[in-house]
This record gives sequence, structure tokens and C-alpha cells, in this order.
Amino acid sequence: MAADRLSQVFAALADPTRRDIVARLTLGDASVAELAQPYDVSTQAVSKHVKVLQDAGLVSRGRDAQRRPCHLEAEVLDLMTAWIERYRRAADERFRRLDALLAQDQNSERPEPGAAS
Amino acid sequence: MAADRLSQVFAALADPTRRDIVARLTLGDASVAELAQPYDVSTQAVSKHVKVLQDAGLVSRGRDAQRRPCHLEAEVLDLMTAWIERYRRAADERFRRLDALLAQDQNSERPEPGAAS
DNA sequence: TTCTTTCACAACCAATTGGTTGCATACGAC
DNA sequence: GTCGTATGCAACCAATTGGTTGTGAAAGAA
Repeated sequence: MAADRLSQVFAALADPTRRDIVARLTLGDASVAELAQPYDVSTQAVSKHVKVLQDAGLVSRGRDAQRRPCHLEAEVLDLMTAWIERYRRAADERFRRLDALLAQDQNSERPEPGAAS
Repeated sequence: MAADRLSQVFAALADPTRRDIVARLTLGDASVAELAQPYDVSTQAVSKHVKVLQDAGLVSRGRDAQRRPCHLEAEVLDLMTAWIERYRRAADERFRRLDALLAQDQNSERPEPGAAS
């Protein structure tokens, strides 16, 4: 349970059902029972999924009479985007340097067209 | 093993060690032994982690004598970014609509905010 | 050839996960 | 108060995961 936030978010979204739930919540808040409707699993199972999303900070719960509607906290997604983009960019830059090196290597034979998209 | 690619990528990056390995690979290709160096786990354990990354399509292997260097396939990260951004944007738009509705609400009456389903 | 290095595969074990069911609780209706 | 709905919590089970060790294959070096 003591995993870092980023791992929790990644793990939470590794399950197709939970990604589905997140997608569903972009359309509007929903109770556990409403979320469980499309699936043929028990509401308890969905409740567990929601708890995972909640622990990851992706979902917050409200209170409306007996219902406790789930609300998507989309900002947490930025955590992942930040991580991904960081290393995506690092990899890209490395590839660019590598390409440049190769181009320099073959300078006499094949001048490199600027293929750095 | 029959999970969809997106789930595999999310699950692969849910482990801090594997995220570390990916980060390490942005600096350059590396063998399993080199990757295992900083950790106090067996090379076999690292080999398993690499296999997970490989199954997710994040890493490809080469051949250099006995060494089988790991190479980062960064394009797969775009899969995740696409998913995240899609729902991030959907959530943002919904919030904007909600805000607009609330602003309208203050100007006139109260036309039931939660009934957008 | 034999030795060493690098690594994958198989078997095994402990911990976690995703599901179940049953019971308890919170709230509104009666 | 009692009843019904929505939900959480605990216990349990099967499957998966992350680690281990042992064996063995592939590719050079001696």
C-alpha cells in the first residue's frame, strides 16, 4: 500500500475495467451502482475498483443522500503525462544525436536530410 | 498474456524498477547485466523485468556477441499519451461546460446540473 | 576441445490481485 | 422506531506477480 503515487496511477490504469470507469466518469459523476451497470460483476467488485482509483487519487467521492458519487480528478493524469513526456523526449534527443553522429560518419557518402520530426 | 497492448504498457510501467530501466535506456542501450548493476537483485529478476517491457513492446533486443543489448522503443509511449490526453481533454471540456452552466445558473435559476447522462 | 560470460527457461515460493459472499453501516422513506 | 437502498468491510479463493535457485544454451577466449 506504500507504493509511490506514480506507480499507483499506472497500476490503476493497467486494468481495462478501471480505464473504462475513468472514461465513463469523464461524462459525469456516477455512483458505484451506476458504474457497475454495464458490467456483469458485482457492485462490490466495482467498489473495489473505485477504491483503487481513489487510492491513486484519480477519483474522489461525494455524498448525496445514500449515494456517494464518484468524481474524476483529472489533474492526476498530468503526473503520468509528465513522466512519459520526460523520457519520451530524452529518448528522442538521444536518437537525434545518434542520427547526427551517423550522418557525420557517412558525411562523404550520404548527406543527411533533416529527418528530425 | 492476452491482455491488450495498452494494459501491458500501463502494467509494465507500474513498477518503479521497470520505470527506472526505461529511464536508464533513454541514455543508451544496455545489457541485462549492466541494467542489473545498480540493484541488489539477481540478473534473472532483471531479465524478467526486461521480458515484461519486451512483451509490452517498450524494449527490443539486439545481439552483440554474447550480449543482447536492450533498446528502448519510445514510440509505444505515444499509445499511453494518446489515451491519457483523450480523457484528460474530455474531462476538461466537461468541467468547462459545467462551469458555464453554473455561471448561467447564477444568472437565472437552477436547471439540475447532474442530469447530463 | 574446454572454460567463461551472458542470458533464457523451468520450477518453486511468498505476496498481491480480482473476484466472490456475507454482514454491518449510513441515509432517507415509512 | 422499522424497512429498503447504497455502500463499505472482512473473509475467503483462484490466478497472477516478483522474487529465488538451478540448469543449460550461445558465443567468444584459452
